[in-house]
Amino acid sequence: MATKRITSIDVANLAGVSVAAVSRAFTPGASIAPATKKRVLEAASTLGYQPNVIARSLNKRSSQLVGLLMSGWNNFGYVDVLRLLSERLEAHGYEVMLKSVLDREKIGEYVGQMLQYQVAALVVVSEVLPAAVAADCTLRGLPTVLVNRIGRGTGSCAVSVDGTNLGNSIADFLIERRHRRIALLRGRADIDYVDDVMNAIKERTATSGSCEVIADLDGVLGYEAGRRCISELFSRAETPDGVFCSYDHTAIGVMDGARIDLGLSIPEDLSVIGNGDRAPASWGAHELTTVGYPRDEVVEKAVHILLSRLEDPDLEPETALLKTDLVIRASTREKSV
Amino acid sequence: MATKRITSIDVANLAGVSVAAVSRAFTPGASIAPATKKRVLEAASTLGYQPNVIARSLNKRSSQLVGLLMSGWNNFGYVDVLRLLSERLEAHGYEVMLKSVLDREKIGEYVGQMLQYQVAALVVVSEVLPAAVAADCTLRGLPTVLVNRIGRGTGSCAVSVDGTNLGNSIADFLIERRHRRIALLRGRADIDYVDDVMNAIKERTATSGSCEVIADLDGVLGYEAGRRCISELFSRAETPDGVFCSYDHTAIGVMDGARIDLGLSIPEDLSVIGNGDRAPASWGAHELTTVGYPRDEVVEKAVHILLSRLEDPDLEPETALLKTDLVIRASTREKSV
DNA sequence: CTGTTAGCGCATTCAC
DNA sequence: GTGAATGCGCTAACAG
Repeated sequence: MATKRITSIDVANLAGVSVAAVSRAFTPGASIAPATKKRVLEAASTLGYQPNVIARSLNKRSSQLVGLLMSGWNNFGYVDVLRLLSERLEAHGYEVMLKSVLDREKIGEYVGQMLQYQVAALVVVSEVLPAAVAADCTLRGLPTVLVNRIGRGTGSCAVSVDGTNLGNSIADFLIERRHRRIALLRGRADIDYVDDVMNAIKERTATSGSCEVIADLDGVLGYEAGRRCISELFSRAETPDGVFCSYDHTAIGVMDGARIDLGLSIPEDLSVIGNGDRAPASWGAHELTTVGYPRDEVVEKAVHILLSRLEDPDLEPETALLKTDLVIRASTREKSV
Repeated sequence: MATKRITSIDVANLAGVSVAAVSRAFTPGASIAPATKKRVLEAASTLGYQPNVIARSLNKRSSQLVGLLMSGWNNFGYVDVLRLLSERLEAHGYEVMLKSVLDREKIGEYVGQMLQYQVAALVVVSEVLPAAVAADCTLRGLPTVLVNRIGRGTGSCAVSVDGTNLGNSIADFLIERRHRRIALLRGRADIDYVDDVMNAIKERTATSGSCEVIADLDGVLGYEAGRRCISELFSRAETPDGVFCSYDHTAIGVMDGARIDLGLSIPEDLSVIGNGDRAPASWGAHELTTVGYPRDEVVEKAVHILLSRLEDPDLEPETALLKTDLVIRASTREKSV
């Protein structure tokens, strides 16, 4: 037999007050005498009472739930983002409702389901909201923030990395170290900030006079793909002396392919740059030069954007592009000798 | 101005029926004429109506939320478990409410907060519920399943790996390949199934006559720790010829430490076995022999346990210990020559 | 500062 | 098979 659930009525009876008083005792900043508040709280704790958040949400027409739509689980260190996001949100008194994106076409449905739970806000990791869905969210006054995507033109708030700035840094780095033929390897072609990176590299090298991008391949994601790809690149007439990969694991595959399969020396014959600064990048076997991902700032910024819009729903959409730093290790040539 | 929210009343009016009919139209298996159901559904879709799950939860006194308490984010591939768990649960019509364990002492609080949301069930990843909390859950008839922990004596359901079986396999494998002095490296000392593994290795080697465990260290977790640790071990009088690490990254650190810092050959001088079969284990630079983690079966089993208890709350607690397989690569000696 | 009243949106009795 | 009434547990608006 399930123990009878205790409600505010029970607490009110025990404390000898009205249910409203109980409610007030649990509402921060409500006008209630310290004495009665104390009495209510004591009664509550002896009964083991906890307010029913569902009932509260019903008449407040809003919950303390934040919907978190997660994609790109395997890529990158986005799980860190997920963890940090959940931790920060909880610290601010919100709970997270997690949904995985299984089918990109169904993002509208996913959002709809979260809406049924009266979520107070929405975080979308590694995915862009379709324009119609984004518009619906703004209409409902639902604060929304994209993480790791920019979502240009959808009107969503976004937190991502400054791809153009990053691309310029990488290009300068490679040019300065006398590279001449660069290959660009990425997983998918349609990720906005990666586009920015790659375009910046292309433009900056093109104007250098000494260096150019000789290949820009997509569909290359992960160790195996990287390892296969570098062999393919070296079977062409024109071979690269520098490779930038959109993901560390790809870069490590490139390194192993170059060394093990092609017998090349890194960085003498080929410089390799990764992205993400995942754990293996720092390990002794590869010492990969890569791009750090500012997890903490990304999350901090995303949470900040959300909270400020929760307070003032009329704020304009905001896109924050964070700076990243190159972590220079041994997989790239020295500056000069 | 926020658009007026549409409720079952609006739909009822448009369809020319009562709110009860609307409710029935959205309740699977309710007694409603197909014709009226169709009319209601049409009205609902023209209005863009979706039932308010919060209101439903209130009078059903239960939501479709499953609380997911997550720990051990960084270790292992438990994020895969998280992803799969969320995907499977969603497939069965449940939503997941995610909470991170920041402070192990506060697990009771975390559970309490989830309870406020009337969660229908609880999943706890990489953590054990304190006995009092576990008892409270059974009292409330809240199905609970531990993942990656056994939680002996707490009465919770659990899905984990069969540590004793695994330990025996590892011991047999090492003995068969003529290892004599084994070192055991793990992160924390208090994880039940890792205890089982280590104990089994100790016992089995002890009775072999040819092989023994010469070190069992805890606090060794991750690449750096593993790399440091192997040097320390080789500064002792008695050095190991085989190492088992509770985590792949530790094992890779051991390999790099042995090769780079100590100039040893693997597997000639030292065999290394990891655990988890994380991506880097299969890469060319290490080719680590390791233990696969049956993510899919773990999740499948956990979800099954949950769903069956959601149907019949009176089922007895169940513990499922899954078998794991050794993935043999090049970091361990050949059988014989 | 406090109690009373009236819903939040829905699912469930019960009559019909 | 359907509609009218009732209440889930709580907060908000109102008097006092």
